[in-house]
Amino acid sequence: MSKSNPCQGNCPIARVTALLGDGWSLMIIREAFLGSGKFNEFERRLGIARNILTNRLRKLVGAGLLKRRESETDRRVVEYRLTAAGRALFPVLIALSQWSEQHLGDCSHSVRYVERATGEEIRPIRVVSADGRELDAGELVMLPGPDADPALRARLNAALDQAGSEAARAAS
Amino acid sequence: MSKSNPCQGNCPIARVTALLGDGWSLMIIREAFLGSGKFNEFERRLGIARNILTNRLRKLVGAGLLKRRESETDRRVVEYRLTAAGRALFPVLIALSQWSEQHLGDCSHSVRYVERATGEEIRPIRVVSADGRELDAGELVMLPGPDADPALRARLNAALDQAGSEAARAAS
DNA sequence: CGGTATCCCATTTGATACTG
DNA sequence: CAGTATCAAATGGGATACCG
Repeated sequence: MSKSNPCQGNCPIARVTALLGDGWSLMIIREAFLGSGKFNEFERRLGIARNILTNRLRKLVGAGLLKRRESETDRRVVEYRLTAAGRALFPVLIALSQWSEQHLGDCSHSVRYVERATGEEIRPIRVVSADGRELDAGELVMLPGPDADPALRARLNAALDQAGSEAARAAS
Repeated sequence: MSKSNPCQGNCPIARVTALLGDGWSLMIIREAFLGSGKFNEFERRLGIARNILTNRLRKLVGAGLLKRRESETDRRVVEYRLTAAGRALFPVLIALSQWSEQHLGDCSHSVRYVERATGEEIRPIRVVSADGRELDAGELVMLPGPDADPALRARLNAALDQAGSEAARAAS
């Protein structure tokens, strides 16, 4: 990745990309959700090289997404378990998964997402407005926040204008 | 990334990771949401090398997330715009962004996500059960689908048992 | 079992110069 | 402006051997 990325520091997408955007980290998180916990489980099921796995597990533990725990009885037995922060990635995984299934074509994933207590299937992830109404991605927009710097503010406004004129063109 | 990944083929997370998990693609999508459209805009604002940018733009256009359009008047002017599939990544970006802000620490992002029509701030992204109730990640679980292969089924059941016994331990 | 160390090759990346 | 071409450097990845 880039070193001198001007937006790297303060953009949350950039941050999470730096942490999880390496092609393996997200897969490891997903594996943890699917029940893996041991080094060899991750290795076998992902087909990842051992040195890379070591590296990624360390990174994820360091970032607080996994916790490493060795058994007291047998110190050779180690388990990597999702922390609360790691489990909080569930909506991200669902959003990615649903987008993937809709736009990357059918795939026989065979995993259902259900509520533990009731066993009911969960609905597609939603982005809701303040009044709870479901929103389409097309209705959503990024706006400059109160402390946005002028340059970002100008860009967002320009993007908004452009989208607006496009919508007008489409309507006419 | 790995070549012989056993779950690579049919896991939606693996697919989307293969497409967007390279550290730049998601940043480019985000830039497009922020209003960038020209090659040089992406280059300057992301600080990405030109050849890498060329490569990624091609990949994203090929995957149908961006569309490339050259102006009729001046063929040197090219614009990359999000397609419907690209815009459909908005929930993913929001989920990532919200997770990042909550778990990767404070950052002065200064971008608000609002509903275009009303200007209202959108609420945190939600995963809802069939009856519309909001769910916490801890309540969610992956279960084998009807066509899951036996191995995956066994893993998911094991993960479920383990989570169950953990919950019981935590409750006692 | 859960790593670490090492070697080696393939791919990716970044920088820069060049082109239509 | 929007790329291509080229090259050096870094990183990633596979295989294997070794260790507590």
